[in-house]
Amino acid sequence: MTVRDELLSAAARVYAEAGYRGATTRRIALAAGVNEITLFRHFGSKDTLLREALARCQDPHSAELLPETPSHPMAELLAWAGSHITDMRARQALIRTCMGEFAEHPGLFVPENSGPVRAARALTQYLTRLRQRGLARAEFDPSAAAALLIGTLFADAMGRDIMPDLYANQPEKALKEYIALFLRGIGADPKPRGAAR
Amino acid sequence: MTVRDELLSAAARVYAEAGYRGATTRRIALAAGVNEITLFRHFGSKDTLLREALARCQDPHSAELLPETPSHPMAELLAWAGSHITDMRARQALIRTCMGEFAEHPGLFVPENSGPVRAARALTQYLTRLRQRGLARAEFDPSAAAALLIGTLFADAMGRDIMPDLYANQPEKALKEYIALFLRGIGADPKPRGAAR
DNA sequence: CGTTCCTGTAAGCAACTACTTGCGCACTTC
DNA sequence: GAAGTGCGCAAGTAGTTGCTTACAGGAACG
Repeated sequence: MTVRDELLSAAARVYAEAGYRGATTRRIALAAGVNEITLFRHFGSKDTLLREALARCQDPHSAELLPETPSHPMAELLAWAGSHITDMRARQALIRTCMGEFAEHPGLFVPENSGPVRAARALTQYLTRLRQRGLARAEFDPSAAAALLIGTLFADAMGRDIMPDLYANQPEKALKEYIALFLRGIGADPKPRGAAR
Repeated sequence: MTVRDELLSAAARVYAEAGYRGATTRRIALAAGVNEITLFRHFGSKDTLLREALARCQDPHSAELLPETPSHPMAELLAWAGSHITDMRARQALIRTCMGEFAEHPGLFVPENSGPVRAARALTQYLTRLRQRGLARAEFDPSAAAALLIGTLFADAMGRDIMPDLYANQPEKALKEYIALFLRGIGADPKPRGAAR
């Protein structure tokens, strides 16, 4: 790993746990194991470094994909939502900090490409197909339903450790409950009668 | 309003939009319209002031209450969730900042008394009664269902302005959709057949 | 009138911030 | 062997931070 990459990853790490003001150039340089002057030689300013570091954090998403054509909603949604919520939990600190500082530093975080927004797009599409294929009620609004499920997963991932009272169930059990309630809500019976084909 | 109250409210305001590090004593004093020295005379330190200011922000909750005995779930939940989400939107900046800085300053924010946790407790109770009275399916888990609905409302209140793509519907329409999906999910038919009594 | 309480003003403290300049050392490339 | 490149080290800039000390004015109350 080059010094440059070391600095970028350290910047993201320190920013996630200390915020913009707390991510001082000294602290970032220390975390990267390089001299503070080297930081300025590579990026010129703290702002440039953080901008680049956070931009790099947004792309990689090895999350599970929803199938083009739905067939077993329960299994498909469980796997997808599970990988999605796991991903969010891993980025929890960064996401929380970005949210908290969005009003003050809007440019650092690009909501359009964020995990939740992309997930919601994929889910809306999936739900629309589900409806088209008659696997769900016709009356519900896919985008509102997507917002409901994504919001539930997001809040769980962000709030479970802070508010244990609110999240009494184990993570996996909670996820199953969410999906079951959700599928019932959109009129896709969680218990398939006989194998579809 | 006494100088002391002026300082407390200014502290909460400045903290909400600038965070702990950004809420400098000079800035708070300026916002309160008093001298910076007066701040120290009253509270001794920045930390004491912020702690007191944020503690005061947590109590007041004039939110609508859920009825002791459920009778019209759709109407009752709509009114309750509406007032709850409105309240959260009003405190959006403060909540976001608290969340973002919770890891760094845990003492400033007491999750047990926070709006969402109290709301979840009330909702869990309401749902349990709903089930007991046979107004909903017997198989769902009230606490998981409460986490689902609260999470949905929380994410909507926090994310709607940041991620307009995710929240395509108007706030009120979205809320109706959420509640309808939710009631279907727990097996409480959103369309009551004939007036209950 | 005198005392006490609350507030403002002036000045300053040490510590930390982002960022700069200048020098030297080790390595690679020609 | 010369030239460049990438990095660390020492020192220092001006500005901001939380917080302090010393002094003065004005209002309330005895």
